[in-house]
Amino acid sequence: MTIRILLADDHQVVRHGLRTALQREPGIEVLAEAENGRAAVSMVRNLQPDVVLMDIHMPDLNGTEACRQIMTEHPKVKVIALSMYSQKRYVLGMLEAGAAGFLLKNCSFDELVRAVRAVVSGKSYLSADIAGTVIDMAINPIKRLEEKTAAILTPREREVLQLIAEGHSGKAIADQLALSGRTVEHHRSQIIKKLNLKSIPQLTKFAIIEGLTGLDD
Amino acid sequence: MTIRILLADDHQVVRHGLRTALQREPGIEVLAEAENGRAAVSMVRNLQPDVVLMDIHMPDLNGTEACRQIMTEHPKVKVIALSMYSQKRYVLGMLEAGAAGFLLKNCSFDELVRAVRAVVSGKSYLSADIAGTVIDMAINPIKRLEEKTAAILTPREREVLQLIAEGHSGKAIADQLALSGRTVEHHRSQIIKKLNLKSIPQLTKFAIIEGLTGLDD
DNA sequence: ATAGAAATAGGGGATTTCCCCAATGGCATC
DNA sequence: GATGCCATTGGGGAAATCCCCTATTTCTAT
Repeated sequence: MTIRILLADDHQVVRHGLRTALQREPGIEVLAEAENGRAAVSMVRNLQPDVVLMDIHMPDLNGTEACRQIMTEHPKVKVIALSMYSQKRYVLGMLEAGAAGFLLKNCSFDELVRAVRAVVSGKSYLSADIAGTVIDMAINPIKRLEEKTAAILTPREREVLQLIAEGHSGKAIADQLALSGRTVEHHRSQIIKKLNLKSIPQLTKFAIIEGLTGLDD
Repeated sequence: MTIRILLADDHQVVRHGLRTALQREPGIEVLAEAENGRAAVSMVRNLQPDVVLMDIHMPDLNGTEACRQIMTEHPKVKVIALSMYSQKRYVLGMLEAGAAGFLLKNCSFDELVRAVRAVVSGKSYLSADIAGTVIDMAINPIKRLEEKTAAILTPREREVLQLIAEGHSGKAIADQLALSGRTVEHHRSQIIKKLNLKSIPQLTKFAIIEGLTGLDD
């Protein structure tokens, strides 16, 4: 039975390379590629892959939020996070969002394949470097709580927060999410109220700290 | 005559993917992979590749420095920068270091191959997105120098920029600097125009990169 | 079953920001 | 010393955002 994979990464050459390499593996098929989280969510709906290889840093809708949405709609789909960083908040966010695996991008290709086969057979898979972080968090649940203090926002709010911090206007966000401008405004003010912020620059910094957006345009 | 390539990128899966994909191209051979700039420099010495595909962000010795050293020792080797970011300072740094090409990681694989063949035949190759930046710098050689230190802004503008990025409203800035609100607004729009930004979040990120403000409030 | 939270959307009015244009004063080059 | 560049200071009007409300639906938890 072939394992059907969806690739989600914002870098075309990375996707192409992964696809080429994965397709040489027996029993693995790459169904499609998504260049952001939103595309990934809708592709999962249409294609019903077995596994999603999900980069965390993506424009529009990041990997964590995308994972959360996918797991809500399709609990059987296995998401493997593929990140450059092993920071606690990324790992924690992804695992809470329901990811079955977490790999660093500097893992070997063999390890990636192992991870894919592991999650398909119902197991979880963590990069060795990640395992330590996870154990650490399991041992110190106090830190875990603190980590979450920053996560009082609802999924929708975080989604809007990311778009704001990426520089999109209220109108553009409304169009993209198919909402009325009013709703977007409401989310914006909720975010600012909840986080006790006073300006868009502060909101932007928060989003950067939370890894919802980067310093690059 | 086969084109002999060295891959330099700190992410193993990315290297593996690129290698697999490139090796399917006729006339292209991947000699080796380097996981940081220092390894790349020594591998160039030993293997004498025709082309180095060089990521900019690498531990130990970054792509720009590695490129500089390679060009000093082996002027005939062609280096193609492969970066996630199109920020002016990266582009400028790489081109000054002697890179023959600059690609963004979200370029297509076809474009990557085109770039490889172009530099081998003595031409330069720039991603479309990069070309604009380079032309811009070529046209304004005055700005070019200042761009490196990011000092195209007047002192007053930098002052205002910092205050904006710290989250102060136009009115608050006007009060603090004893100006009319209009003047502050004008400075803001000048800043945004000069830096070719499109939003306050982007302006905030620029200020952070420039060290004008921190991520902590 | 009911209470609460999340997501959706709107009204109205104050405030802020955006974009084109104008006046002053300094400082250099010619 | 005239010319011109440009930093700094402003204005007016259009657009967007912010802030005070209310309201419906859905989902979850008690």
